[in-house]
Amino acid sequence: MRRPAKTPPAGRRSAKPRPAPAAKPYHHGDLRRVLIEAAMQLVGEGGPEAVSVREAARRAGVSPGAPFRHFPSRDALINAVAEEAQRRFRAEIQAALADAPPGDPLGRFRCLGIAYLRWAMKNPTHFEIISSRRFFDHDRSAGVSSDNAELIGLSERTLAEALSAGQLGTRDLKQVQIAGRALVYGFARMHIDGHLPRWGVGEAEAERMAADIVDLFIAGIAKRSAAPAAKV
Amino acid sequence: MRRPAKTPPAGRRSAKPRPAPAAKPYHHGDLRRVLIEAAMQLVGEGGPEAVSVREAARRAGVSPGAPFRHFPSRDALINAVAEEAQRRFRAEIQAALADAPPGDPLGRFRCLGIAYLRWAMKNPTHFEIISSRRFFDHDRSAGVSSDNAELIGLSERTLAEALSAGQLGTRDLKQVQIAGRALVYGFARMHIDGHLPRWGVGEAEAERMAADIVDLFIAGIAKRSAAPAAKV
DNA sequence: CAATCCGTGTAATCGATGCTTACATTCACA
DNA sequence: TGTGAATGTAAGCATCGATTACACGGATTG
Repeated sequence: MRRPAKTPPAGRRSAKPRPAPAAKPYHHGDLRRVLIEAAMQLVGEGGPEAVSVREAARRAGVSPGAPFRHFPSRDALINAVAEEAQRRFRAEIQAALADAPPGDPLGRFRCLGIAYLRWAMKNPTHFEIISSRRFFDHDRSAGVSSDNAELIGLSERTLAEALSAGQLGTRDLKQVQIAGRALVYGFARMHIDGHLPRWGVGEAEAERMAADIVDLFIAGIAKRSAAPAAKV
Repeated sequence: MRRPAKTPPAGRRSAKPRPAPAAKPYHHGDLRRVLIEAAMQLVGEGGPEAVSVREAARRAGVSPGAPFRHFPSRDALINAVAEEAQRRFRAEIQAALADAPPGDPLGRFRCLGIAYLRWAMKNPTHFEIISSRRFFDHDRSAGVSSDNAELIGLSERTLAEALSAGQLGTRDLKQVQIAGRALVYGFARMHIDGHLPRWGVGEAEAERMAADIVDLFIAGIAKRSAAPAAKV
């Protein structure tokens, strides 16, 4: 395990120490932050399991043992990466929903799905790290857990509004909720796991297909007689 | 990485050598088979990344280098496990479809989804190994690839029959195809990745919920006026 | 029947990793 | 100004995957 890395003694000194930009100071300055960034970069390059404490230390220009002053274990480092990723994910979803039209709850629910898929497909490795519990335990991280709960709540509220507005053709919100989540999570993972080409969906069409299946789902749960959710 | 294992010199000799059941023979007899079985067991215990060549060798009662006579790399061993898992998966899906009523293609499509989820939830770690391409490359394994293609074809044909029979409310089979796959794949992964509790679905209700969301999806794509797919 | 060949297993070794411990350095506060 | 806590270094342990040289022995031949 753990790839060789190919970047042993390259670019260190990336402007962190406040005092003098001269010879390498004994103390790094903001090692924790830099380690997280290096680890996020590693995740982006080779997925969660490509994260190695030594490599992160190497990229930070620091000895192999140094990271353990900031993270008790490799898992803790990965956890920090996950928290950062989850924070960005939640921020983007919420921003997208803020842009959605206030009326038409079902249309907002749709926007939620689209925004979810857009971020997941644009940040596949980071999406994976916050999804697959193999790399860290959601419930052990207050940050990730609460961010996630917030997104779940957002989805639940939006769907409840759609029901109140008479836009749904079913009353079992929990089923719709889970099915919707399974749909977007499944498509995101199909993209990440490289299944889409096997289903005849090329990289170029992926985003379009993502929107299409969300629309298909929305149409499936919408009240038949009601006006269809606006396609934004 | 790689867990300690805790089973160093325990039960070796598990009845493989043909000649004499006496003292351990120099040659194992059927090491390749036993290694795959040990690796499958490891996958079942701790997921794909819990597979270690040394541990498999240990369980087979053989030296750490021996497995490399049969598998050029750890990945090749995992690949063999994946092929075996995919074979079983395909067999079970096909068996389930064979039991489904011949008429009512949409009902058969539903059975496909149910059988898919049943196997995935019963064999989470093996499902993961054949799904997530992080552990091996589908397209590099003829066995896995062809088994998978067969399942995709099965799904496509069934859905096309449903369209011919006038059971569908849409004509874009590809969208329905992908959405259906995303739905079941997503739910299976939610189960594997431990998301369901966060969505208020306990272990006991998981199988029921799986069936419910498949039904919800089927209802969503079915022709409105048509008779609903039989709930088997 | 005997000699040899080659598939298969062993032993030793390499470099990578996560993690720990003992020591060194420097920052910040009294 | 001094001193303690924070933070980095050096060295070392265990595990792992993978390679290499060697040992065994069943099967094929002459």
